[in-house]
Amino acid sequence: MAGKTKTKSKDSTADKRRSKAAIREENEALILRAAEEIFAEKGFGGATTAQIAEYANVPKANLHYYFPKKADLYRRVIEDICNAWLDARNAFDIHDDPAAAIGGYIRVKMELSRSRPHGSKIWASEVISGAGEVQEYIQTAVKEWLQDMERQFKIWQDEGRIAQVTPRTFLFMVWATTQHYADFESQINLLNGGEPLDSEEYKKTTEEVVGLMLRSLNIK
Amino acid sequence: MAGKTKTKSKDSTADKRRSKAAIREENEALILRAAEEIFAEKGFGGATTAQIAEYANVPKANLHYYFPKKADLYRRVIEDICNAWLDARNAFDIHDDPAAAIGGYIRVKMELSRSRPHGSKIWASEVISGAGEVQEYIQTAVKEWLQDMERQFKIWQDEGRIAQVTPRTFLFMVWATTQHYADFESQINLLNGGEPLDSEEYKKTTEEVVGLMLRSLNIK
DNA sequence: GTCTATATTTCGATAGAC
DNA sequence: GTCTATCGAAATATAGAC
Repeated sequence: MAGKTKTKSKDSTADKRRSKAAIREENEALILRAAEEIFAEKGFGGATTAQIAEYANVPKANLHYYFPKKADLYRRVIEDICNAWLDARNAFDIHDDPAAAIGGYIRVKMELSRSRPHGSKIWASEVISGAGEVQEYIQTAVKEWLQDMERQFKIWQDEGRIAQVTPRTFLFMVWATTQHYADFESQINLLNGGEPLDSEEYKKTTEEVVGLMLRSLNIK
Repeated sequence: MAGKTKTKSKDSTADKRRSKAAIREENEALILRAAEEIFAEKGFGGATTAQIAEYANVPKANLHYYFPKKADLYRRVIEDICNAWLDARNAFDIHDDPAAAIGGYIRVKMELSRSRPHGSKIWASEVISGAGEVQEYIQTAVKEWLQDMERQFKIWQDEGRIAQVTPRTFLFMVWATTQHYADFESQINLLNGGEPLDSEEYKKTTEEVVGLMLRSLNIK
């Protein structure tokens, strides 16, 4: 817990005393994790630094010591999310077979919605609010990835392996559907009698989504 | 513009002087329209009454005269949105043919995303934030509609007219995809070179979405 | 680095003249 | 019903002792 360690500088036992850099890294991580959750739930405007500090078990003043401005903290959270998403991208390039490539990508996206729902929610909030902070990322990384995908789809279409649809329309459907399981979590739970899907149900749902998507492209 | 009309009570020309009730209705509508847009962009916490008042061309004090609490205003906006969504529901019950029924519903949802994107965005923000204000609506109206749909899907499935998939998984896909075109408008525009889809492109996209969805159920 | 106390700003809400 | 001026609460941010 940040602020509880009173390590005097005289205590020179090397492995007991953490360097300032290590302390900083540790506390920043603590705050970032809390911030991701609070920002996801309340949005940038709705979240307060006091809430985030409390959730992270850090005095409010310390939060401002590490992240002077609330907006700084928010940007760092966004940055981390973008980095996590860059990984999911790569789940595509491995296979030449459309069923394996597309199915694999959908499974990765579904897994990401399960493991990092907060990231997806913050992304959605950002885009709903006009995409101010993620604009550049969309115009570069996302756009390039989309164009790569469109080229690959064109090849598959020319080979007659998938249906003739605007790739973008299909990919938007994939994004929308997979992220729905993160962003609309609370709605899904309410419709499921208040209970979240257990991992068995989620796995089954994932395979159904894959099945629907592949069939929509006439694969198999 | 509210507040600019200085109609003296002496001016008794009946058709020139609007009744207080009419004035109220008019100004409430003005404020509600502005509120829907600002809340959609900023969320409840991020929006300020000052912004809404300015956007509605109404002094801030007047906004609080019509809607004493910010939360009152928000609830009224949510209420209006729910009412609009209740209409879309009914686009299903008309046809016995699954292609016509489902296709028609998707077209209505896509049209709603086009005509009332703010409503969809506010709904999404609410659900992302834990669905506090829409919880009851989800548990009653939405749930009942979903269950009706599941019964209808079961019939079609028993008749062998659509694929054997959990109807809920399919319907979530429909919601996610159609609402994506409202909620992720700014992302879609950025990926489209900064330009929104024109009505021709949107119409084409709608038909592609319908095609993908129906094919995913093995219809046609 | 930590943390109490406080400064500063912003925002929701109201008083009171017209 | 309208609107200027303002209050009071809440939130961001900092000062300064430890």
